[in-house]
Amino acid sequence: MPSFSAGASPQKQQQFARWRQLIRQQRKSLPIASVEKRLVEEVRKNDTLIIVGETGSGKTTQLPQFLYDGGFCQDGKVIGITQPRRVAAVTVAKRVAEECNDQLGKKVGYSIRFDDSTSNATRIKYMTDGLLLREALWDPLLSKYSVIVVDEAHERTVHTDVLLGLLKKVQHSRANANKNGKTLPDVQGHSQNLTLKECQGIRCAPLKLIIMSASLDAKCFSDYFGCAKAVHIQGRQYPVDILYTYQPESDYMDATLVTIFQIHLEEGPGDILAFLTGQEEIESLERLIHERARLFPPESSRIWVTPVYSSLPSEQQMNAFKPAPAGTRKVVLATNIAETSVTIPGIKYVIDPGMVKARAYNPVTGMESLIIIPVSKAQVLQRSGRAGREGPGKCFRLFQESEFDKLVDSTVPEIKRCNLSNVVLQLKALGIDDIIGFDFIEKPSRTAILKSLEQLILLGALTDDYKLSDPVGHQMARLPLDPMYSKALIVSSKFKCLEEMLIVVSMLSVESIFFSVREKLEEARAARKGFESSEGDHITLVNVYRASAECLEKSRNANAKEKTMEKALNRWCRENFINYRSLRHARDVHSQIQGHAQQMGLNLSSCGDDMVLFRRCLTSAFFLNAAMRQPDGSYRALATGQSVQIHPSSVLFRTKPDCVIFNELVRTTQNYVKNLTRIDPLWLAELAPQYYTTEE
DNA sequence: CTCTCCCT
Repeated sequence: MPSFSAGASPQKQQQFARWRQLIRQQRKSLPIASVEKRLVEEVRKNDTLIIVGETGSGKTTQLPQFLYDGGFCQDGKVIGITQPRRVAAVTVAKRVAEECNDQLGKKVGYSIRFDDSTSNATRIKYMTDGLLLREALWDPLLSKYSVIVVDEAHERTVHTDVLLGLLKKVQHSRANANKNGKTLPDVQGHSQNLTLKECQGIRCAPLKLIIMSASLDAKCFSDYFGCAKAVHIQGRQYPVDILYTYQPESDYMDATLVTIFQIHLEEGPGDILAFLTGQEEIESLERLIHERARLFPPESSRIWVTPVYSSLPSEQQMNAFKPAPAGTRKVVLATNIAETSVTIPGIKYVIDPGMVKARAYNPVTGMESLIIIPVSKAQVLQRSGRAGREGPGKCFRLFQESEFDKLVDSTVPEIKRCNLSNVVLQLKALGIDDIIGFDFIEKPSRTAILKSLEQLILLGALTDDYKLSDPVGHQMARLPLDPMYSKALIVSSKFKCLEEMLIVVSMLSVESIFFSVREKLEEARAARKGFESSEGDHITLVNVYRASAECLEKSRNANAKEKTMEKALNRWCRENFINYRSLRHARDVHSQIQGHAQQMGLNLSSCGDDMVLFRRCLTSAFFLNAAMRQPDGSYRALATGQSVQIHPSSVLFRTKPDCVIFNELVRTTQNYVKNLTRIDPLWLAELAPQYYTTEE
């Protein structure tokens, strides 16, 4: 936002007035603007309201302002709006602050992990749904909020689903409290050590809930909230022509390749966005496009391929956002990151092969897998919508129209496809004891819940009668980590190697630290050699982290400014084939977790060069994930008896030690274990006698 | 001989 001093020149003042005028016009032209009065009225009348609004309706930016103007922030109460993604929370908050002609962090602010722009004056607060869940641990009644808006609820992330269940409960607690009229003078002051259950009966204004969804099916939300009223707001999208194939396509990669060139040769100008399932498909299609493009005469118009997937370093992702040079058509090859997380400008043509790589979870074995499956109808609509953001577009679906009807309506909610240990631990910490009876919008399987309860008992977070243990369970619930990593920190304090373990769990908590594309595989491998430890991946990660810290230290000693230091780190990462974004993230996690560890009074000491001690500590923390080598060179996971292989990304891939502990067991092309350290099998019975006996 | 996507 441009800022102007009191003595701004008349010309600047005029510019500013024009800018304000433009913002007012834009706001007034949004589809939602015409129903402001009605919306505020509905919120006043109904405790829970479902708003179905298509993209471009303006609901995310406008509704909170309507509610603010409608008096929902009296008595210093806050309107909270949750988003599934960090970028959304930040960009929307910035936009709304601009529309309010106010500095970000005053009336309008955002709060996401590692980045909080709110102040006491903040009344409209955008945040991630995961962060609001964390806030509930400290303030179970969410007492500072008068309204909570859950945006993008149709995406049905785990966080959204758990939040909906929690909000429903909070709403009841606050309503009942008012009826009973029991009063505590200072709710916030008292609630810190209370659980949701204990908060019942404490006076607090009723909580207004608004669920916003882009899916046409509002019924499931309405049913869940006791036949809550649903209203529909029109969106603003350009028309998109949908084309299907006449025949089934057996090879969607080949079909995508053919379609790209068909568009390139026969259609007017405009960029192409093709949805593929993963890095490997994207890399190989990029090669195929270049090969085929070489067959065209040099004077024909060119193709510029830009890949986009999550683990691609940001600088390379940015290519997709740059305009193509004159006479060139940009072809963006993306994973489902381009469905929701990033909006690429200039797209007129979308190619949708109708497949996606998705996570699946088998609660019986506890095994996660990545499988390629057909997309849902909702995903197909979302993808084609990407062609109509800036003008009319075309979407080429690489399947027959009859196949569309066979697709499932919407993607299976994530809560039914993942390990629930963290969810269960959070709910327990909120005082919700009966997890199986908890009113989820969609219940995870009983087996999945039992499996996570069992795991939490083995980790010592729950007692044998399923109560949160004291202090370990409480400590674990407050740490923003996978429960097994939280346990590892607590254990390491006793082993006197918390310093090393802080690094390990930070590095394990982020996306892959190492980055390589197929063409530079050998270079990347050579770079990693310098960090490798023959003990395994954990100590290798510690080496990477310490080397990066050394690089920062060096530029700090040269009196470099913050920005220069980051630049040096970025360069160091490029030279060493380290993903800068992941490392940056790991450093943020590290400093946050270190703070928690200190608050918990954990003993911050280092094991120095005693790697045996550290490996014993890793064994003690990750004993549930141990595997023994079999005569045929494969491994057997001891907890489940599954046959697994060492993932090729591990430094132990060639070494094949007798016995390892690992952090991840994933099925892709095979059953793989990732992030390993070699251990002595005798340590298992010694350090985890509750789980292993010494018979063997 | 390999890693959809988010989040505390």
